[in-house]
Amino acid sequence: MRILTWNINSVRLRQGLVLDAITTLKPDIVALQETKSPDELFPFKAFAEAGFEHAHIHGMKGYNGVAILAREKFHAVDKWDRAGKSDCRHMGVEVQHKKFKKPLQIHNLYVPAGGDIPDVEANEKFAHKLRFVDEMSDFFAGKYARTDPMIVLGDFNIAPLEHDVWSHKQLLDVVSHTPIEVEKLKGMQDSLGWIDSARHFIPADQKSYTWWSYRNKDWKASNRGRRLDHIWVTDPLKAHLKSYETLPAARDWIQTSDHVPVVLELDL
DNA sequence: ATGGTAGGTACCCTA
Repeated sequence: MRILTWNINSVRLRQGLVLDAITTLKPDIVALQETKSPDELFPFKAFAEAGFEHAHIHGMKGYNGVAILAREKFHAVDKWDRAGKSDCRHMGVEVQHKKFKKPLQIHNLYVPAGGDIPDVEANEKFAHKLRFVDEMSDFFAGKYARTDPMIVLGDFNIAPLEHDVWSHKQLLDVVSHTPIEVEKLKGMQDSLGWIDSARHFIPADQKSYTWWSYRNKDWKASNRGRRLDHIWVTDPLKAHLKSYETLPAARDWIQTSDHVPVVLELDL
């Protein structure tokens, strides 16, 4: 089973690039963030024609939005409001698999970016981001057990480890890598003992990124990346982890996203 | 220290 996550920053503008990523990476399940499309305008027909006939979509006009597409039928569990807003940032589905008694839970998250100022007093968007992550910790701990087969993935907008950013020292005060965010994300990780699949395969002392800003003249030359996108799994899936890959080549595609596709393969 | 780019929408917001 191959599962892809990609913040595509407008699904209507970049539906062709999503199809290209599908062709290259051959996923069975696709999770998208920042679709920026109301549900009635979501281009699900294009995906159905590419073999992704099953969809759970949760979008709004202009901002945010998440979606899960799959080749096989699944059960759409829910879409949740988070941190006091109805802004389309969290959905869950479940997939039946013969290896597990309980269905495999897949949660797709688009954590708020949090604005520019890393101060909860001065910046309500930063406070909202921290509340959102805290709420996710409570949600997972309250609703599920560590023995449940689960995946949580998406754009978490936090790069937790030193080598998840191009310069740990220079980014300590930059929203996405501040100690308070890293601590909150650690809390979410502890909620169910989530395993960070990227770091299962890539040693912690090795740089690994999923995002490069649009504001760099030459993203590849400067290589000021951050690892903002994640795929975490619970313990029952640990023995089934097969490979992890990103597609940095997609960062050079014409009119592309500032995030790149991330794929986890499970031996399922 | 600053400003750089992108998308959606409606003349500004968010990232």
